[in-house]
Amino acid sequence: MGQGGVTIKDIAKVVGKSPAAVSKALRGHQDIAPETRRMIQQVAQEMGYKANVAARRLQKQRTETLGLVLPVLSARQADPLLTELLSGIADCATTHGFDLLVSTCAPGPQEENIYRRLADQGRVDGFIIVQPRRDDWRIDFLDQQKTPYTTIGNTNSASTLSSVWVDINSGVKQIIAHLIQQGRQNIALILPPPGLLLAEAYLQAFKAAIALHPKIAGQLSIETRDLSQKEGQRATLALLDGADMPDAIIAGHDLVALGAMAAAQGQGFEIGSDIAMVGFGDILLAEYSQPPLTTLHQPTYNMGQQACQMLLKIIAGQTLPPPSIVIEPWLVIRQSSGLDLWV
Amino acid sequence: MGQGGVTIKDIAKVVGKSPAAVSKALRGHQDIAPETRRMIQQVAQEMGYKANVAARRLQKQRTETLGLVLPVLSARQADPLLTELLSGIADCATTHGFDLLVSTCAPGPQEENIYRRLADQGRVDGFIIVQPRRDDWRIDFLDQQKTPYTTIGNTNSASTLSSVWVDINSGVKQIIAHLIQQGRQNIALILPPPGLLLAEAYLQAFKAAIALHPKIAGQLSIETRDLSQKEGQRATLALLDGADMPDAIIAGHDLVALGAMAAAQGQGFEIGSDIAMVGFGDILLAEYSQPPLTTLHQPTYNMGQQACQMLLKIIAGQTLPPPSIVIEPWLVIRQSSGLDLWV
DNA sequence: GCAAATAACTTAAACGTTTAAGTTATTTGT
DNA sequence: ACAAATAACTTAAACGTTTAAGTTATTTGC
Repeated sequence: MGQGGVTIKDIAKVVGKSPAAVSKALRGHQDIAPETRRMIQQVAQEMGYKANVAARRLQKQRTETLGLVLPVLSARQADPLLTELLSGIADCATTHGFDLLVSTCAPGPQEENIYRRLADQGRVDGFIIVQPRRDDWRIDFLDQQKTPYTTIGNTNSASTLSSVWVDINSGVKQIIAHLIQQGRQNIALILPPPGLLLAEAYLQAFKAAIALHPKIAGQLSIETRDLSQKEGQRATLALLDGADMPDAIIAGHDLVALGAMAAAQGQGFEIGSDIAMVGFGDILLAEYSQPPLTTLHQPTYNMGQQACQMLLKIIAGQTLPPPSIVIEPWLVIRQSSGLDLWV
Repeated sequence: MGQGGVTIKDIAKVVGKSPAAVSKALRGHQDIAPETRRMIQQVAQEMGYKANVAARRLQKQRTETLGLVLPVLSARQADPLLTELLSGIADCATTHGFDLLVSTCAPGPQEENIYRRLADQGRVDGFIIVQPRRDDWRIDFLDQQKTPYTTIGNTNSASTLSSVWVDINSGVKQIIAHLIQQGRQNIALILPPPGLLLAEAYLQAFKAAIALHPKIAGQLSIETRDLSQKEGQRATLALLDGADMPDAIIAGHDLVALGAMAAAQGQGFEIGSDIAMVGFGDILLAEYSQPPLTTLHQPTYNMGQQACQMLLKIIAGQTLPPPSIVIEPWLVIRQSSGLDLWV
């Protein structure tokens, strides 16, 4: 606390005007003579005036604060993509004078308390929802409370006013085209947990892309319980165990892919030659894995910014943003899918 | 917002008491008859009353909000330890009814605006400072503003009321003992950036630990510019290039160690036999690297919680917490330091 | 039986802004 | 020259709590 901060009244006394005049001058109202305004602003500056946000919020019935509840499964399981999103959102919020309230919570009943606390008690003006889920109660809840929100990731809810999501269809098409070009014949898919809508998008995109290439096998798919290396390992061991072993594996997340690589390597397979591996997200680690991971790049930081901007527009209630922004991902080809064979 | 929320006045009208009585009843003041209190609480519940936090904050001159500015160098460069800390802090804050305001900013002049904004304008009651630095202006600033704070990581400032930090001395001693036991003779150190106090602690601990073993060489040390894989790579290439090549490398962060492993492997060295590698932090990825990384484990989540608790105590102004909590790290031995040679 | 203490409230001010609705004094239009 | 318009303010209420300082009515102490 600035401790016993300077208030508008103090300034009013000093300049010999009413508090209302000071308030207006400080926010550049045209109701105040230019010279008066300048004078007041200067005095405020000299006195070290800082607006009390609690008072402003009470009066304006606006918090200028956004809420972000990060879906972390366990504290140690850190998703670099979420961190990058957080950066994008936080920076955008700061730029626009908004604060960002962050909580972490595993998906589940606990979550509801957090959302209620933030929404009901007027702690935030709106939310950014990440990793939209099938039958997402968060969306129903916020709809019902009439609390603005934006989602990062596609939703199937008609009520969602705005969202930012990557074109999974296009991405998977790029992956499949690349793998086929590398001579891969039997492509397997490690899906995100079925609770995430991303899983649906992935599976559909995969089926559609495979259907275009009749000679390619693509029946194998397996779900994970979360987006972790451990699950990537588990899924991969299951895939490699089967009768018709895939010669390429697409994972729904880079961390899953890293786990998958570790598992395959543990079984004595050479990644890139024996089996190709492709991830999703292009986290920084993908570049430093052994071998470096081929993956679908998404401009995560940017997506966070865009989602934040859309939410701010909804809150401001001015022009409604476009209902959704679709991001085109691009494939970053590295050794895990056999780049060195061609260089 | 709950939109046109129920206020204390509304409840007062319904129950036929004064707003003051309702306020007291809701917070369990003993100034109110037990039956009245119960009745008021029930009515409040039925009417769906939610306290307006802006009003409460204005009145109490307290925000019940903590500030955390994450030092991210670039958005893509995500430190899993910071994420884990965030979880610990956020969960602790939520448990105690506090909100957590998060910003991200690269260390530098920009940072000051953020701190000023949060502290001056009364957006937060206190801060958690991570990665304390040499001549840390953040600490000077908060001291001067009389804003409470807690640091995670040791500081050399006498004014710091409380901090949580790991005993680097003990940790490095454990590492050195282990490496010597593995027959390592020439141990090199990759230091965190010199701006971080952690770097000093590391270097001192290293010198002290090496001094105990006269036959062991430990003159090599090199600084990084940040805690990234890339810098680990760069530093390692420099170390391997020299005349007396080390047979063990200790890195100041697991990410740095992962980069170091990649670099050494790229030069054709076998990690664990040709050269031992040890990291710091025990991020989840350390377990999944090839080979798995020996590293110093610190209870990061817990440290976040403890720091948060201390800060809350300082803010509450009750009993002052102990000036600092020292955490004992422990060595997790994996293949990167040659575990398999002994199994 | 009467003063003093207590229980259970109420009143009113305060926290620091913002803003709708006045109030002057000056300028403009004719 | 006089009404109407405008510029530059001021007043006062409001946002929703909390709390110090009253105010009763009842209980306690002696």
